[in-house]
Amino acid sequence: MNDRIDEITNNLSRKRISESTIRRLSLYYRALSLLEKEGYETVSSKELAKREKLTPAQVRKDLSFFGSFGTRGLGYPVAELRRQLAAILGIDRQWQVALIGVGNIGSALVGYKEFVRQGFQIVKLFDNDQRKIGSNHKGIVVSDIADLESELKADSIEMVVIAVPATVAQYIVDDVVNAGIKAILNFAPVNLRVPSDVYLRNENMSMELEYLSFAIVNQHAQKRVRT
Amino acid sequence: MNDRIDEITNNLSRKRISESTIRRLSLYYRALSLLEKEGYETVSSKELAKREKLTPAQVRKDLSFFGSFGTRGLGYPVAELRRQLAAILGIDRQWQVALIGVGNIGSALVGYKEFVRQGFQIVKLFDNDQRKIGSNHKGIVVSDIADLESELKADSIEMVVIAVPATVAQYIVDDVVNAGIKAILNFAPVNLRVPSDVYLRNENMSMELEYLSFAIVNQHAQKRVRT
DNA sequence: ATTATATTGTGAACGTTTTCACATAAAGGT
DNA sequence: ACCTTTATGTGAAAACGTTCACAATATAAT
Repeated sequence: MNDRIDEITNNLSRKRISESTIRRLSLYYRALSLLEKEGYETVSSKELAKREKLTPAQVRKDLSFFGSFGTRGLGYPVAELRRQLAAILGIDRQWQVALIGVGNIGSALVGYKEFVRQGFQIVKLFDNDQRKIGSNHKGIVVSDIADLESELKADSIEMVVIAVPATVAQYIVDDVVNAGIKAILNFAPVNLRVPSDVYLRNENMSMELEYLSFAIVNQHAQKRVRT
Repeated sequence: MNDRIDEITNNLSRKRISESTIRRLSLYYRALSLLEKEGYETVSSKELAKREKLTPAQVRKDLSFFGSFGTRGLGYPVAELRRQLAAILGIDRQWQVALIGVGNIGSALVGYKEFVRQGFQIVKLFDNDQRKIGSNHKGIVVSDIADLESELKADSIEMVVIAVPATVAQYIVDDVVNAGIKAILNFAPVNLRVPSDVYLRNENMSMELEYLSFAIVNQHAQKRVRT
């Protein structure tokens, strides 16, 4: 019964999974959720690839890193593969997320349904602005950032989203790291230093517009890309 | 006097610039802006690499695709290189951007300062909600999405940001494409179809949280990555 | 002038990721 | 039972991206 789990563990510990593969896993997961809703029981690598603008070989290779989920001649079982991917991505559970910085971007993220849909629940808000502290955003009362460390620990938060101005982001991150958080998503347009056991991802929205701008200005230069 | 421009053009038309290189150009640009503010006249590939967590060789190779900007023994002229990169990225000008969908994410983006700082000005808002149409967001009156085509053309908009629900995103994109727009940044968590001459980038914020979740759940598996 | 030091620009080596191509195997039709 | 079709899983090849290593060249010190 635990063969699959062993297999996954084995594969994971032996092979190196690339960042691109993991990102595509998210895409597959999303596509499978949709396919399941549409009533499909199985799906081929060809169809999955088409929906996410990839190649069938890529899909098969990506999945093969984690096990053999398909049936030759038939394809992959939609519901089952979705479940498997959820487990692999670690989104077969709820994650308690704290959000720091209830400004422009911050407030938008509080109500971002896609987070909830994937199991990420923002359960705590922090800000340093006295006018915001104590106020209520979608049912969550904003805490004083001065209480960051104690409150993060008290609520056993595992992930933090940072949406503060670039100038103060490093100080905030240092506090977050001190509170023992190991996973941070940063929206501030600045490069943050974290110890090597802390996972940090940066979300830089204007970078994407810059890419578009480059593409327009240099029509000829780069390849069409699958975003 | 136009040697540099010719050189850039030549390099661009001959070589293939990878997506990663372009994304790093954005990082260099940001780092250079900061260095300039800090008063530096020159910067070495070593220092630039350190600031963006890359290798000096990477920095030099990336820049070398576009020309020879540095001086051996000295490094790169900060202000000059910043200007050059702005020109390469196409952000040495203002871009008129329209934003469709004044919901959660949409409203946040209207006031997102980093966009403005890089030359992207949101000058038009659209929504289909009667309660929102006509209302004012940061000085911009929300237009009816029914007038999309005519209004986009009238205001010579060149880029569009889509922040509508996933279920309607494809219809909106079709309209946007019909209006002649060639560059689209999509925040809806769905894969959109566009003709091959339209540049489309997707911003998927929960994908980043999923990556963090994967990283925590599979500590051992993937390499530390530079986000 | 000469030498030491710093640092670029780049071809070649290396490593990683993607794609190819095919053996394998399940399902369905005859 | 056999053949045809469909489609996976995966080594091997190809393509791509990164790093190495060093010649070239500028500056600074003596």
